[in-house]
Amino acid sequence: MSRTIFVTNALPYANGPIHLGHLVGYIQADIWVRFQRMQGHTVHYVCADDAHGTPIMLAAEKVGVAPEKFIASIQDEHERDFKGFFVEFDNYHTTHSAENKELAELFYARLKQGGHVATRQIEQYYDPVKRMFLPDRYIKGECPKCGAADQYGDSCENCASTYAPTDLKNPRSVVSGATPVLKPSEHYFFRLSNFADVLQQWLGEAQLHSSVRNKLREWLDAGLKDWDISRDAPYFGFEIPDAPGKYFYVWLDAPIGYFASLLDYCKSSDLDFEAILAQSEMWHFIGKDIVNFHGLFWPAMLHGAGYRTPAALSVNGYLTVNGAKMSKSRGTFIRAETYLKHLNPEYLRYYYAAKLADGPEDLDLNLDDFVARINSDLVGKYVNIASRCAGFIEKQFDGKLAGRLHDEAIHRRFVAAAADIGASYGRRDYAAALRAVMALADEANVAIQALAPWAMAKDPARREQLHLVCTTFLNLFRLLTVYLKPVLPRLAQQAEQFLNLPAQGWSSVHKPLLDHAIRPYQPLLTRADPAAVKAMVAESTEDMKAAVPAAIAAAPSPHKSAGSGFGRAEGDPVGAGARDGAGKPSPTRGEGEKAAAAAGEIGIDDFGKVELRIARIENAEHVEGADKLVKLTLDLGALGRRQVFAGIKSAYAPESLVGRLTVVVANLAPRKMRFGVSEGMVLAASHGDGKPFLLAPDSGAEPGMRVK
RNA sequence: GGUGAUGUAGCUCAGACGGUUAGAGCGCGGCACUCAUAAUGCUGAGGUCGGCGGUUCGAUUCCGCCCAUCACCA
Repeated sequence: MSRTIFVTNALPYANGPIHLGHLVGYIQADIWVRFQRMQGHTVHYVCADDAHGTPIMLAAEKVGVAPEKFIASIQDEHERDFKGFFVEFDNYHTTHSAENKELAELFYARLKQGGHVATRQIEQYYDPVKRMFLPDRYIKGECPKCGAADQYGDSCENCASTYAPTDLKNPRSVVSGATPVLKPSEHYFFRLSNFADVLQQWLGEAQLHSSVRNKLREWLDAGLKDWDISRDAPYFGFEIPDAPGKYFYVWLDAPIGYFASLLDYCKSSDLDFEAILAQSEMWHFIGKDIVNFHGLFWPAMLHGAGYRTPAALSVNGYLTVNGAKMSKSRGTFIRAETYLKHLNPEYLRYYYAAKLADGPEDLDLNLDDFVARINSDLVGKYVNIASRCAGFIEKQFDGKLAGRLHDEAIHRRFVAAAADIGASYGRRDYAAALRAVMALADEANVAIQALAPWAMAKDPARREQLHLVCTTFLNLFRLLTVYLKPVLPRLAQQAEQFLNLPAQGWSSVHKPLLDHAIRPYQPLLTRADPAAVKAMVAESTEDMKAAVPAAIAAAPSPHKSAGSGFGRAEGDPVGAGARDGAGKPSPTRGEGEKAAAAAGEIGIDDFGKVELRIARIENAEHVEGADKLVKLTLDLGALGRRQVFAGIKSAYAPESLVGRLTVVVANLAPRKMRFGVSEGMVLAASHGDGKPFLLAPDSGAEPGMRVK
């Protein structure tokens, strides 16, 4: 039975660039959408920028542009980045749109009419200088429990206690530095408790991971409080009808943005908006940080406004890189844009998919494992099957497949696997799906090995058999291509081209390709290069350095870096600062430094950019064909091993170098040389044209130590 | 602080409703092969299943406590 599914991804907050953490959820949803379409289902897949709220208002102001202009440029970047990773929405919109305004007002009107909106006077901190009310995280002070300085208004990073901003000692405004004063204001509240029964029922019906359901139930059982949905001017958002100076809180109109994007899409595609909402299953792909909004507020709002509630929430965890939170100083806070400069987007899609199951667990991007996995699974196993057989078909059989298979049973088994693999994709257990696909790829390679087509090729009597065997394995390759297609859309398309096939669907697999002309084989995928990964990390690290001055100026630093989708609303004023520095030329330097630069001197900061480390020469060998070079394998302690080419052959025999300590420039960009990649530079003294003298530290120094 | 999740070979992960020798891929050692983008195959080594207690004939699997990591507390 054909389904109609309305799929959304969490809306990225329009105050900063897309990074690899965001991409977990987008790639996850995109794979699911592609899979469902391959099954013949109808999917409407939309997203939008989340463009409202205090952080955006202030960020735009800081850059000196109107917020409308600010969010437009960010949206362009977001759309570009998603396309770069083949995340293909049917529509990408913004919450700051006519459609969203119309829908937000409609929701509000219906909720109000239903008696679900209340007003109440509350007292809040107000910045008397900036003349605005302050969200919790724009107030800092000393923690009321442990006394730690410089803590946000909602919780303490030192003792992890939570409190109200009014509990802070010596509070000050992050915006102006002024001491905030308490000021009353009338706020609008959504009476969430009216929906306790609705939510209980929804919890029982919706498709949710058990841990998500438990969490929601826990919140529900604890009792529902009214939700504050208004903010006072100045605020970048939609003004509440008949309430001058009052605006919808960003989190009210953000999920409505799903509808707005769909509406915008329907207008341009001649689709019936209300019909889709009434008939389709609604699936939200979100990060685990926003479960509360999608599992409590949003279903209640939907019900109160007369719409169907979501059929499912698919919740993903955070991304860690090399086992730790993404870190700018370690170069693991990697933007989508930076990644794309160095690596193939399908590598990342595959790696994420290989580690994604349906639960909200964190996913670790281990960069060494990443390279190994891609090269082994995709290049060594999958693509290799085509590569091993294509040459024979092309050269000996004029590019035409045989009229039958040498072994129909193996083909049947590969076809039969479609059911299980499909079921795994369907329940978003991509890790299981890809394990199954790779087990088949292994099986194919074993079978090729056993049959040894290269031996057949040498025996004219076995020519016919060679033809059948290669035909069989190219058919198996084609099946695997279909199974990998949701994850690797471009690679699959290239494989379809090679096999001379139209776009394959899930049901394409049943009939084998026989008496079929294929095209000449061209390498479908190249190996992931560890040097490219290093270069990407290096560039991400540099980004951070450039960003530091602006980030400091912008006050609060990122608190949650690896979340996916939606901003922290009133949360971190993140992004703005980092973005300024990273995306644009470095700020002008101080006068003193300029003068020094003119005299050929450098400041301590400039010297600090050079990362000198102690290295132990583990191995040294002659380089075939090089006059001056010696190839060194260096041990940098905790920093691992490096391969470095050093021009010291004239003074040192390789074997005399093994075991000694020296000094290496550890953060020199990797450089490709004729003989391989050099990942650093060892230091030596010389008169330019004379023999070099390698530097050595005093005894006691250990590999990895910083030199400064 | 409370709650929850996670912790299985060097790495990334499966799995076990408690029960014979705990699995895979990668990495590493050996061997084979040479069709393939040095890609493949066979084989070997490698784990007291985070720690301590308890229940049980028997626990890595259940219970309690502890440790570590991560998250949530709207």
